[in-house]
Amino acid sequence: MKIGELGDHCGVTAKTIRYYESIGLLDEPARTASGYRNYGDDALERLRFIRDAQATGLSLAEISSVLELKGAGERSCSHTTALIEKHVASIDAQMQQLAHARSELKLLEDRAKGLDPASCTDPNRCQVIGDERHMT
Amino acid sequence: MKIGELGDHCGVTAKTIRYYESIGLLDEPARTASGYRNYGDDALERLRFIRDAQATGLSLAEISSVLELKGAGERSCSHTTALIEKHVASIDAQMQQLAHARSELKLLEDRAKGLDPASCTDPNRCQVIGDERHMT
DNA sequence: CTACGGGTTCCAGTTGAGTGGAAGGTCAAG
DNA sequence: CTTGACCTTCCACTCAACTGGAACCCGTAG
Repeated sequence: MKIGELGDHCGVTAKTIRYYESIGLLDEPARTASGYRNYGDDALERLRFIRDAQATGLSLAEISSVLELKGAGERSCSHTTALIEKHVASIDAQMQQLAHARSELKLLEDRAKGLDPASCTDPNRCQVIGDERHMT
Repeated sequence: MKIGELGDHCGVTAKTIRYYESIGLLDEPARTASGYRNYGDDALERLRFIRDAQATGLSLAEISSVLELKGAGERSCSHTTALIEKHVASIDAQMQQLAHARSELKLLEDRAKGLDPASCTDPNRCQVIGDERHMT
């Protein structure tokens, strides 16, 4: 399988595959006589795994660490589950942050409706945002 | 007020203030005879505004556009409210994505508990992640 | 033969919001 | 007088995950 073909099967570009190889996420494949990368089905599976893991929000560095441990014969899955737990926790933290920001913004939005634009005169500040008499 | 002082009041470093100036977010301040930046209270207020707006998740570019319009005499607040609405929508989208990723991860976590590590033999893949018989 | 749609390498740039560090000037205290 | 904390400029670098482009090679269809 050539690089573009592999990319098509997994929904990534050839550039991306070369990039993954450059950071050690994919092994260097065999080459044809003319120097083309020649992939087997294991590469297909590995690349699909990378995309699946990425879709759950794992970084390439995290995916790399899972695959390295697998390669080293780690069988317990404990690394993966620890990673997942950590990631769920970080997602929860992010969602909390977003929820907080959202409620702040909704407050501002409501407030903006009741304001008189004519009273908005300070050039360094918009009265909608940041007046501490109304902020949390 | 010198740059470090201003920074202390607003919780940013002098470096950051110079950076804001470099991207046009803060005006060039007056200088002392020896070349030190010399800020007045308007800078303090503007910088605090920037931090407030940033805390709600607005990018520096967005903040910049709000302040520029204010500087140009825009009084309607409509730009700001439009920005806020757009931003709330993007937060909602982000939260949906995170919620989706989270449920995927929880699925994986549950599944991992029921797996036999001994059956985890493929070096290119971790059985916890990406087996399409279990994935969405 | 020529075109064209692959492939190859390597180098540089993107985005956003800064941070690090060198080389030097300034100011107040001891 | 010297030390140390602060200030100045400027350039380069960080992080993540690519992407763009130049210059060149390969294979096949017409």
